[in-house]
Amino acid sequence: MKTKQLHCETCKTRGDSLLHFCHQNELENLSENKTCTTYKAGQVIFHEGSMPVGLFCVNSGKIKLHKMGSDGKEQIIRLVKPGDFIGYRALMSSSPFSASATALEEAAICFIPKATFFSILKYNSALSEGLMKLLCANLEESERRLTEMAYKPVRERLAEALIMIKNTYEDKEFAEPEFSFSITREDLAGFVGTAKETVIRLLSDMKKEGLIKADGRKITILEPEKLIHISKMYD
Amino acid sequence: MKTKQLHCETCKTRGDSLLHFCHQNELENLSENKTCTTYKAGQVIFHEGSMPVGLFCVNSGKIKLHKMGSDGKEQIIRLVKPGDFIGYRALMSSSPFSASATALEEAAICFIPKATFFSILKYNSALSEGLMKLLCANLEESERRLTEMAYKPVRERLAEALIMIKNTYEDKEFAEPEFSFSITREDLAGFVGTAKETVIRLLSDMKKEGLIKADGRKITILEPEKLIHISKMYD
DNA sequence: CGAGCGATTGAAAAGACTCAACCACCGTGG
DNA sequence: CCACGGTGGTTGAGTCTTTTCAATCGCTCG
Repeated sequence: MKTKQLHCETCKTRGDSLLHFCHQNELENLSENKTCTTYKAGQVIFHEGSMPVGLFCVNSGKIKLHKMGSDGKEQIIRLVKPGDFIGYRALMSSSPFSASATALEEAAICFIPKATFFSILKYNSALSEGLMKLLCANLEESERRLTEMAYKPVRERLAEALIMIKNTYEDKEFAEPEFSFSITREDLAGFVGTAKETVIRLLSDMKKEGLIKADGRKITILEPEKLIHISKMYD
Repeated sequence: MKTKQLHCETCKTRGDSLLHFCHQNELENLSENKTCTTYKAGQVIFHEGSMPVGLFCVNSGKIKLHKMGSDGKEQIIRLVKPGDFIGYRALMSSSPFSASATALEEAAICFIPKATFFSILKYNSALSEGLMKLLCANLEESERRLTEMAYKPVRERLAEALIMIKNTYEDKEFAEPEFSFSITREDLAGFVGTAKETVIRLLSDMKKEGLIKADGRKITILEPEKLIHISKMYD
């Protein structure tokens, strides 16, 4: 759904995003040419396999990037938060989206047409460098997860997933003593790369061990340090 | 071991590599500043965790990029062939190597110091764009493999690995009717993300089915189409 | 109220891993 | 020349993790 126009110049997520490499006039250019849309939970922003005609900047809401495995099971590639861009991989390589993007909750997202973005990128080498670094960071993380997927048991991957969710979505400025979030068991399984029943069983173990609280969809992380230890993240 | 200086201007792998974006004077600059080294099979080109001081261009030989899992098992991230660059991810993001590079057979590799490379990159936007696209392609592949690692059984992943090796190393100009290559069962297992015994058993199944020939280290692909079908690569 | 979705649990089965033993090959040094 | 050690390959047995299937439950929404 088309929504009221948001302004990059005053967007509070800009500090975290690629756009902090942009100058005032570039931001104005963006604001004039972009379109802002709100998506409801479950709505698809773009589909795996279709061609990009621009890229997206998330103003608010949580998004999942996910791929379909050949057996119909879904793998969540990355979780996305306000300030993040999505769709740049496909745009930069002029290839189809290799994953779909779906809103996990109501989200406001700005669409920047290809031409507008490239016209800025052409003269802004800091932005280009930032984009390159972003791709590098994505690649490093993806290769790390690839390795872990191969050798870590599900319990370790689940612990890591919980920590990754905390790192992604926790409010750094007003950090609560305990971090909570909502996610379906199915999505969590898709993120970890396992079956939803397995997630349920392992979560209930972790609950018994006092590592987390789980109340329906809402999961609270009680012992982040222990989860990090279980995940063997820094071995 | 330091070896005789190779010349980028006349390097036959250049057409396939990032360096086809470079002009004559840039190539001369590279040739003057790079150092060429030969590595024996098993020798390490760089180590996971150390800092890059430049990047590498493979002149000849096969290389593996591999990461250590937390339980000590090795995951092969990518197989590298002549003309390919390695080490650019770490260099571009000024972060430690996230994987090691090891020669699978005798290899000649040129080292380009950071300063030389960046001095060229700064004024060559085509090279910069090529590098960005390369990162995009790496990312897409890594995310695809991540998804497959999560859901595909080992037999499918093994079939896919064999096809990927063929696609990487087969000589396109003088393609033999049957493609053969040498790799240890251990490395193959590291590529697929499984135990070496499992690879052995599945290879011997595939041999019985007439999909491949296997004579010690040497594997010959007899039925690439059937392997592609087994791998469910294009589902 | 009934449909539907998500969560939960149990039981059975399958896939893959580990462990252990053994073999084959190769190069070395006595 | 041959015994030796090392590396890589092979095989079998047992085990364990994880998946799959099936049934049940609770909740929300039309």
